[in-house]
Amino acid sequence: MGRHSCCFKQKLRKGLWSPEEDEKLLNYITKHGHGCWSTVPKLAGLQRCGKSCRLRWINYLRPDLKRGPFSQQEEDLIIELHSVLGNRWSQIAAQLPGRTDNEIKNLWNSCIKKKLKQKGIDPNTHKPYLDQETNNNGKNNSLIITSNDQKSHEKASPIQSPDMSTTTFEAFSNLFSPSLNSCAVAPSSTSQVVHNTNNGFLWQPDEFLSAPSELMRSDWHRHPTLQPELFWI
DNA sequence: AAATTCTCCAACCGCATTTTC
DNA sequence: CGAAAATGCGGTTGGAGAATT
Repeated sequence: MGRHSCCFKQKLRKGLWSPEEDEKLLNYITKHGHGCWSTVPKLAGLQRCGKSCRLRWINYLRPDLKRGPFSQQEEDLIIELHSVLGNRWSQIAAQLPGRTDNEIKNLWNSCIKKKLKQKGIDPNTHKPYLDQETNNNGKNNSLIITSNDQKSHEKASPIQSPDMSTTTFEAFSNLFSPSLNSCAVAPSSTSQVVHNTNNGFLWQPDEFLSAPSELMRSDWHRHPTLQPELFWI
C-alpha cells in the first residue's frame, strides 16, 4: 500500500516538535493568526506540513488549554457524554472548555475504559456486562437513552449515580441546543429523559429525550413543570 | 543493575466532508 | 458543476518513561 502523506512527499519533518519549532509556530500564529493552515509552515519558517502545525496548535500551543490532570467532574462528564455521543470526541471536547479531543480520547482509552471495566460496566455500551449476557440483541442506539440504560446505571451505582449530576445536565442542555441552552423532549415509546429533582437526576417514565437532528427548533415548547431549561414537543 | 513489559500520550494516518477554484 | 485542495475527525502507532521481573 502506497503512502500518500504530504510530509513524505515533501520530505518534511515528522515526529516530536522541538521547542524551537513550537516557538516559531506560536510566534507566527500569535502575530498573524493561522489563516490557511497549508501556508502556515512556509510563512512560519517550519519544515512541517500544515496538518501537523494545526494539530500542534490545537493540542498543545493554544493559549486557552487547561492542561493538568482531569478532575472527577470532568471524568464523570466524559463518561456521560460518551454514553450519549459514543466516540464523537470532538463533540465531547466541545463540552469541556480547555480540553482537546485528543486528550479526551487518550484519557478514555488509557484510563476511563479501565475504570468502567473494573466496575463491571462495558465501556462501549455503558451497560453492566451481566445485563448484556441476558439481553444480548447486539443493538445499541447511542443517541437514544432507554429505560434499560437507567436500570444499568442503577445496577452499576446503586445509591445515586455520580454520572447524573448537575454538570451532566448542563452538558445535555448545551448538547441539544447550544444557543438556547435547552434540551429537547419528544414523545417516544422507547426512550426517556432525565430531569432534575430535589435529589438530583431521576428518570421520568413519561417524558422522552430525542436527538436534536430529529427536531425542528420551531417545534420546541417550554415544558410547564420541568426545569426551565427543558423543552418538549 | 539490566532486561523486559507496561502505560500513557503526542503525533501520524487515512478517510470523509467542506471549501475553493 | 466537477475536480482539487484544505480541513476536520477518529483510529492507530511509536516512543519515552515507569514499573516489574
